[in-house]
Amino acid sequence: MARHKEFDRDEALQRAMEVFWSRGYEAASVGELVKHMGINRQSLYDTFGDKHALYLAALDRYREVEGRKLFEVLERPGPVKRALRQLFETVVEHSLGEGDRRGCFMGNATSELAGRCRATAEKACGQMAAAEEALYRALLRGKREGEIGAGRDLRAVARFLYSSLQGLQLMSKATRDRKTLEDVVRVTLSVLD
Amino acid sequence: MARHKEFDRDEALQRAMEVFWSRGYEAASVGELVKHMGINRQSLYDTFGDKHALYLAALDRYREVEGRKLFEVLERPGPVKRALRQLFETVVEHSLGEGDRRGCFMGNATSELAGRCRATAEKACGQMAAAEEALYRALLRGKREGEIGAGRDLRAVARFLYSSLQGLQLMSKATRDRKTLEDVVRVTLSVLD
DNA sequence: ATAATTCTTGACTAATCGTTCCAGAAAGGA
DNA sequence: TCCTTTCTGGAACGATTAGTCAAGAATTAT
Repeated sequence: MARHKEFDRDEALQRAMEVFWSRGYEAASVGELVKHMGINRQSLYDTFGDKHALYLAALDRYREVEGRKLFEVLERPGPVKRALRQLFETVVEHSLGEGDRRGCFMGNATSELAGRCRATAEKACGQMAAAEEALYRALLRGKREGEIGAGRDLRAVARFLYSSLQGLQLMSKATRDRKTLEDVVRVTLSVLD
Repeated sequence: MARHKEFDRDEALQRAMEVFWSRGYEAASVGELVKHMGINRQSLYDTFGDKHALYLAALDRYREVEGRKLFEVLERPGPVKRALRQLFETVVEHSLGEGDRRGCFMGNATSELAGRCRATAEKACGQMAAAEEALYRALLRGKREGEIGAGRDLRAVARFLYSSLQGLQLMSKATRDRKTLEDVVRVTLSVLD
């Protein structure tokens, strides 16, 4: 009956995510998106609706792909404190790398749009809850294995860690001073002792 | 010889700051700025140059006025820990207020522009250094007065506190759940014990 | 082959963007 | 009063924006 799609939807979405990630919502033009996605302008509108819907889809993809990638270190066996240190150091190393400092896409979206776009705020809340949960599970395991003291409010600590991760990524957009970022990480992780 | 300016430059700049603060750089149009500033379009260009220069001037004003306002609690006599708690709780209360959640203007600027605008990154660095210094002075006083243990790297703690403040303000853009924000504050301040 | 469907292409809206220009009103000093 | 300067308002600039339309090429199933 009909012709098939000639491009891979997920791949195009991934490319769109990269544009939104490094440019933000407002500054990313549809022309730019079309170019980087490697698809036709019309295909973009046919497949994703409009710019805003594409942005929300990109946020979903970020959470599913990049979020999972970042937090999976917490699922691996071994000391939880070490895993958390690795998580934070991954962020630092990535920030100090040669690429452009685009921070956390979800954090950027929160900063730019969450205050005036309900859908974005909900995505940000969802990501926050998922990350909090991943951190909480890791902390629970640490408690169970005697690595973390029993008297702690682990829910609060998980929320704190997510907030710190966001603060760190924001700071890494302003400075490339390794010492500064490592100071932040060191003190942050000291709450686990 | 000539006519006087009929508007107050600082007042107009304050208004411009408010627009940029709640809308961001890209989403704030010159028309919107003109309207809220209460001055003529031409006067805006005559007085501030262009939109980007106005934005940078607004960042300067934010640091001088709002930054000073927020951190002055640290200069007041009394226990340093209590002052720090007040600082963080001010942020939480402000976030939970009825107004729109615009977060920290400097944080927003960092997130939106620091990655691709050198001038913005420098302003963000400057603000960061100033805040770090204010926090560091407070911590030093706490140490001198025996409130804070002697073995701590206070420079690192000051950096950590600024990062946490930014993380907190970002989270407050996504959620209005008081418990979540207070969890973050409580754990953050626990590093001082 | 034929018909149905989709992809591709580029031109095309209508609106908005930041910015500039211009003419007239207002206000100060001489 | 007269000259100079600035403020004001609106019109206009060219560029860019998000989004649409239409026509032809390509690919499928019948």
